[in-house]
Amino acid sequence: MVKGPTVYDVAERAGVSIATVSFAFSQPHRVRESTRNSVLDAARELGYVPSASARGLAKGRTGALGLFSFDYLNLLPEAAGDGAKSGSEADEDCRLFPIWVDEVQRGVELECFSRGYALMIGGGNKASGERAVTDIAGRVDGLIVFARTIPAEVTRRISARIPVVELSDPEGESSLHRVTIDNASGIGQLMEHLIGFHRFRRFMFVSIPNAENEARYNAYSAVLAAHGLEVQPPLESRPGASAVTAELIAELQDSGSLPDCFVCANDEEALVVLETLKAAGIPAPAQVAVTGFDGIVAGRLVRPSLTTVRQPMELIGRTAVDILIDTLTDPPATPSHRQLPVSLAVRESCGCRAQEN
Amino acid sequence: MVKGPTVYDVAERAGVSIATVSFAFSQPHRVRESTRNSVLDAARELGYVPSASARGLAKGRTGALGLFSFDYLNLLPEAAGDGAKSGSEADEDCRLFPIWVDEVQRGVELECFSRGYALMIGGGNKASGERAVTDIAGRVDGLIVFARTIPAEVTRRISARIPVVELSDPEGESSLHRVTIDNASGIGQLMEHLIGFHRFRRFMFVSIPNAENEARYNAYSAVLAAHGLEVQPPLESRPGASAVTAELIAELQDSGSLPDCFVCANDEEALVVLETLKAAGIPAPAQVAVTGFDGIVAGRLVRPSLTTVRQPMELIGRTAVDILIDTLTDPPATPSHRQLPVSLAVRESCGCRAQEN
DNA sequence: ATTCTTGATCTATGCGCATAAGTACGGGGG
DNA sequence: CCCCCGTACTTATGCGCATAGATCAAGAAT
Repeated sequence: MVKGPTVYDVAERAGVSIATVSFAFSQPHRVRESTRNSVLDAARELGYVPSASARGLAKGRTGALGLFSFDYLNLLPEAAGDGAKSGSEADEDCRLFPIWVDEVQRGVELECFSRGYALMIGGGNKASGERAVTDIAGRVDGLIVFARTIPAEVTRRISARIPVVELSDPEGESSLHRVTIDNASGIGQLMEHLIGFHRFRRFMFVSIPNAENEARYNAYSAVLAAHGLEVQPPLESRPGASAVTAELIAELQDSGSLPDCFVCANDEEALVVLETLKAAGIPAPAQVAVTGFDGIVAGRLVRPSLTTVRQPMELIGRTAVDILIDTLTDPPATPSHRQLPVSLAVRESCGCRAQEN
Repeated sequence: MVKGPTVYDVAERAGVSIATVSFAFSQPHRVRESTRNSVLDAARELGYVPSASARGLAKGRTGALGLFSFDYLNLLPEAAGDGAKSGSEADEDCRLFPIWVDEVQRGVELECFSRGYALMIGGGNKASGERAVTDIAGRVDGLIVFARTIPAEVTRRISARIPVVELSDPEGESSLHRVTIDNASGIGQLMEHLIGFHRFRRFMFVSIPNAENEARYNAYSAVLAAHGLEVQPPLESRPGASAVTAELIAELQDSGSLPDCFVCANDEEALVVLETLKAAGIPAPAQVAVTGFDGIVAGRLVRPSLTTVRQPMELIGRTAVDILIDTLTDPPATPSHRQLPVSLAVRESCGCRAQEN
């Protein structure tokens, strides 16, 4: 706390110049072994800890990558979902299961560490505004952001300075690097199972509107059209407002127009639908099947377990880091876009017996 | 990527000096509004992103806190545990449930963000050595480390430069700030329940040896002694080697000396014991009860659900951050040590019916 | 009218490190 | 014996920002 020792102190103690101290650490081969040892000894004795700020300033690189997460506090209410909390222990406000963001973050962490980069994590919310983002951006050599969490104008500005990877937005800003998943293929596999194996004919898509979900809806529509099946507009649920979903489903039931299967744009919505159906006394999957998309952990623990399309979440994080490091090493002419494959996870909620888990 | 604009560029464009640019951002009141606006406009037009390295160097503070986690890769095999993976989906190597470290980290993240600090996360393993730690240490204003993950000599050195909080080591280096939990009270509550309510008499403590577990064992011994019950040396399980535990338990069974209850030093061990008992055909808790310590998520999802002592994990993380920020604001004369309370979570594995979950 | 005050801005400097360019030295080849 | 060259260091400089202290203008006070 009392102002740590610097290269100057170490140099003086070792009886060499600061350049030699610097070399001793960063380019050992340029210093005779005896000299290097005396420098390292001096450093140890003094408790020298190099300043990353100074190093970053001098080198123009920080050696750290950044991940900008939106403030959990704001996401919690919707993210935790009904199924993720257990009643009496809900007081400890931890997430029972990792959600999408957590698993991706984990991939980012693992890849950063194994590649020798530090990871700077920033959080923000609507209030903290873009300050929070640029703050992180100013600290790192490359930044990973989740789609739709910060204004395009801001990411564009940042990407003029450091490489930015946007995660999972099929229609993202084209100046950014992107990691996306193959929504079309995932929906294709899923629908193939539902139509081909289960012989479902009447479907209802459930989603809140955003680019990702829209891509899924479009793929869904295309498959239905190809099979000559009727395409209805999506049932628009609202995040955190399961009551709305409940009402919509009640209407469907009253009018006798329940589908064979609810195809939900993501697992969280699917869990809400399952919950709602249970509450309404509609047996799932016996009367109505339900599917999700993402592959969050909660989906495999709920009963009936959720048939879904699984994203390689950890890989998404790892890939983002890989793109950044590649870019830093050897800047590509054009932003990279890596689309990762997804896989169908057939579980119970489509009407199949549990095959796994 | 092409070398971002600096204060000099902004100053030139706005027709002011760099000092004014700096003031416009950091001390708005010192700059006339019209000037400030023209500076901010210029900054926006140029896509100016302040360099945290330069700022950190100039101010002597980085505005970031650090958390040093050991490389997950090395912890995974033991940490994930048998119960945390589901067979056929084990290929995706994510953690099904957050473990202790995750929940603490989450607390650290939340507190950092809400207090306006960025969080630098570092990872390392035995191989990367102390370089990884000092690397992080050089980047931040304060550091949080998990007990027993890095050599005391290193933390001591670092703590000469920035405040360091060590998490949960009852016998930690006294020059460091510490956040610990009340092991004695937790064990006390637990044993009170087991002895007073369940009337168990013959106990067996299960643990791998470390300071934390020893503190728990000591508390356990004290309670038994106070009740005039026999105290046996702990059953030493080995991390990751559930076969060893199985063997030890088999021996106990053969010799007819199974206890009324296995008191495990932590939840992970308790899960292994439960698993082992199940495999051996010994009904738990009917014949032998089992308890854990920590309160990890997996413990409440397993059947029988695990009776345990719950640590306030998120709070531990938050408290560590709080200590650091306090210390930075107003350095205390002596390292702070905050001991947090724990609470008994009575579930099924002690023989009680499910009261919750 | 002159001096003091206050606010707004600028000039100059240093933070701690990396590194280009320079210096000193010693040995081998001519 | 001199020159060249490689090795092992050192000197000098700049990275981008914050900030103390200087400057300057425009009232306010005398």
